[in-house]
Amino acid sequence: MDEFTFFEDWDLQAIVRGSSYEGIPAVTMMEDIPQSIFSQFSSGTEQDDLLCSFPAMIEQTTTVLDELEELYKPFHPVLHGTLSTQTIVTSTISVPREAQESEKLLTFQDSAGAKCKRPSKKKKNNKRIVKQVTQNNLCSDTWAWRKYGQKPIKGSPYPRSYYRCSSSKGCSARKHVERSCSDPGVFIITYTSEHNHPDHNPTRRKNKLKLPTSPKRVKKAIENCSPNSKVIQNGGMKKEEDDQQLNKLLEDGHETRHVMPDTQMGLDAYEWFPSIEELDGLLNQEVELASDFGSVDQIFGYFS
DNA sequence: CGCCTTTGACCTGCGC
DNA sequence: GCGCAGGTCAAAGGCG
Repeated sequence: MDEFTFFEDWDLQAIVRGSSYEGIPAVTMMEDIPQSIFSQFSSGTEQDDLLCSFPAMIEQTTTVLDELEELYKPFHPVLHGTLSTQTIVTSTISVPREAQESEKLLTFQDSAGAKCKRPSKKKKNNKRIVKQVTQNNLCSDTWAWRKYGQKPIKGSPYPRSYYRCSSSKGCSARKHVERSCSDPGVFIITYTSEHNHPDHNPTRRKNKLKLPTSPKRVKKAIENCSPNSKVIQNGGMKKEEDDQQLNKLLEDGHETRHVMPDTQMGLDAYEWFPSIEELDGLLNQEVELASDFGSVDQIFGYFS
């Protein structure tokens, strides 16, 4: 099981306990992780080491799913009643603010495989949501983002790109995107701050329909996320692999322009996931859905 | 023309 | 206090 699948499974926790975050739903707090799950991986070391061992949990996700099943049960009626479908599907992990501000809790394995021992550059109101997506879903959120910076990250062959929300002036929402060091096909998106405006703003472009904006821009973006970029030159993916990924992204970009008629989405979304197995299955099928309709996020955009 | 990306410079917080 | 690294700014140029 790869890292992405692990996080997808981990998201079941987020789904079950998900809370709204102004368009970025399904927030999971680290302290919500049941001690019984931690205990499977902990050998009595400090919490630092425990969080660092997340990647090691990947191999044991099957047993974790049993735990998640238990967690899911009490919320089953909720899923059938009140939670939004977007909350159900969105792949999201968050790091609690308390954890960010506490050096002990923030230590975890970052995408570069390096230990991040120091707390983030915190500003107040510094919620962070970490989301791992494949290239298929790279453009799947519904906000318009404007790139304002790019930096090489120590220990990673890939640079990190910084975006701020351009859907509304004065919106403080930000995100940064970087390639996973272990799996270049996976992009790690970290959202910080919150949107101060509703999702739908007709005066601004929306990524869900407009991205990739053009093949040239997509090509540049891919190039800048590769070790071949001007920023980072040391090692990494071969050029032909970049080309393959570019071609794939271009295909996906074409797909995202497909419009799903409202009438086709008129089913009761709450009947989609009657059990944890189906929910898990659906998460694993997200890529397939994305190729058909653009992305799951995009699909649920039609509900809102 | 408006919005976007690029990119070097600058700012800020942390560890030593 | 200094150096490092992450994060942000802003000017310049490109794209649609």
